[in-house]
Amino acid sequence: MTARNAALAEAPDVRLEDVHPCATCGARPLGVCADLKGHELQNMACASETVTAQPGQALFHEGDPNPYVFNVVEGAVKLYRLLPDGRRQITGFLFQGDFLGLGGRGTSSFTAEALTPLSACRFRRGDFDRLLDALPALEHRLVAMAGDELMAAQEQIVLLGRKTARERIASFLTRLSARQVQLGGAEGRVHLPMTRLDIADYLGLTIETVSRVFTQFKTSGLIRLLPDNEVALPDPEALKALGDGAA
Amino acid sequence: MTARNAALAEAPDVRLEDVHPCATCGARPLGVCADLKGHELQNMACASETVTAQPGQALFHEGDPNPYVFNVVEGAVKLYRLLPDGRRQITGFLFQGDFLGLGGRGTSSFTAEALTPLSACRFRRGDFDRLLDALPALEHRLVAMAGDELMAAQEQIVLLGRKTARERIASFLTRLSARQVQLGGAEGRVHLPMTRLDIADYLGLTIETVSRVFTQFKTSGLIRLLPDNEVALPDPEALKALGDGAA
DNA sequence: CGTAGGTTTGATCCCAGTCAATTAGGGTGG
DNA sequence: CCACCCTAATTGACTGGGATCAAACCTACG
Repeated sequence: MTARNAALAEAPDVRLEDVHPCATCGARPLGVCADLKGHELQNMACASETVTAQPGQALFHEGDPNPYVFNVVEGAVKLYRLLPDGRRQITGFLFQGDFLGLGGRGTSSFTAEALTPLSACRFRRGDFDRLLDALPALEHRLVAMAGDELMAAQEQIVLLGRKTARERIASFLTRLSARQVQLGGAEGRVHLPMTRLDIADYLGLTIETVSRVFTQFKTSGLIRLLPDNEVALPDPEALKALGDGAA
Repeated sequence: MTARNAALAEAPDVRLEDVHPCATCGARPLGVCADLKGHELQNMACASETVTAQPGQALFHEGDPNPYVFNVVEGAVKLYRLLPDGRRQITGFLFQGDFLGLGGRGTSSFTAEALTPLSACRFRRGDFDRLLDALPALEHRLVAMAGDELMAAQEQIVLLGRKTARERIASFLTRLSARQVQLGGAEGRVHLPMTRLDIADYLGLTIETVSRVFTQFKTSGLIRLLPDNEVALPDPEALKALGDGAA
């Protein structure tokens, strides 16, 4: 805010994009909007609104009509599907910069629920489609992000189809750590914004198994459990090797 | 060739797209090129070449440099990753119209291997990127297809994370049947172009479990095994309900 | 404090995996 | 046409990793 006022005072010919919320958005270099020029960003911002949610609150539910797409600005989200008898599979965790809304144009096939206090950029699908038409750079970026998501989904399919409980948790910690490093976190340390149950439902395990493997890893010195849901990773290479199935 | 010559003879003002191989391509209404106009299709065809492969032959291997993207014209492909100790996970089966090459621009993260005699349309990545730039309809279609793939991947994640062996196989047969109906196959009947081992490695099971469940289903009248790897589905609704986890 | 989630630990069970043997199917050559 | 072979598929006996059931233990918050 101070910077904004200073800019206005010092430069009467200030461009609008300099004072737009996008200018200070921490998610911009990571989001769909990463490659947009100033005036393109403005087009896009006009079609967007900021939404927030508290932990446990859903952005939308499985089966709901699905008129929006989102880009996560701050916080974390879990996506999950339920089977009729209550079994739950978390299909992904989203963090700063992640896009939500590819596919499933009719009704939503999963629930999106905030893990932490959340802030996200929301667009009506129709508006977003018009943006894609008008801004080739946006669509290019979306294709690239879709490719990355597809790769991540394949990785998860391998994990769920063929890895042991220990390998799954090692992979999980390695990937989460890498993601947090990318977002500016410290190396050799991970924060877990989700519960053991969330981890279990993401990795196709039970909460008891997750807990037991954490204990094993702690005992063997692969991890240390710190307060505040922090985990220290004293030997990231060993953890990665284990997660990759290198016996 | 005969048709082509006839067309040339009868219509001196024939448009080039009428004689192009795309004109008779069975995969066109399903592929990335589905929404292209005649002259756009020509642009695209210029950058493409047709490749073929025999069953068991790989289009590329996991770890290889990955300079091409493909669109399946005819036949079936399996995609798989190997863990260091030989465990295999098939991450997908591709059929007529399916696109191959989103994501993984550097080295390929999986092997793509023909299940049947295969014909595919191949583009250099650089050429394809230029096409995406020049043909917005192509990129739109690619985004839509990427969304569909992502939904399918999520479905598979739920299957692998939370479904029983019986549910996995019921889902598999239901999905494969739906796909074959879409490609013009008969309802209530599925052709299995892959082996039991392929099915097992796709569903995160063993070959023995797959075989046992097939036997169970056969005994309970849910399926009938016919010659030539055909399976009759006398009660598709029951099979679908089982696959959806409706106990 | 007291209560309620969330987590850890223990005892036991079971679904699918492993190991092993048999059968069916598809192609080849005599 | 059939005997042979090789691979794929089936079936059986047994095992085991992770699930289930149950209880104790934190830890945050009123």
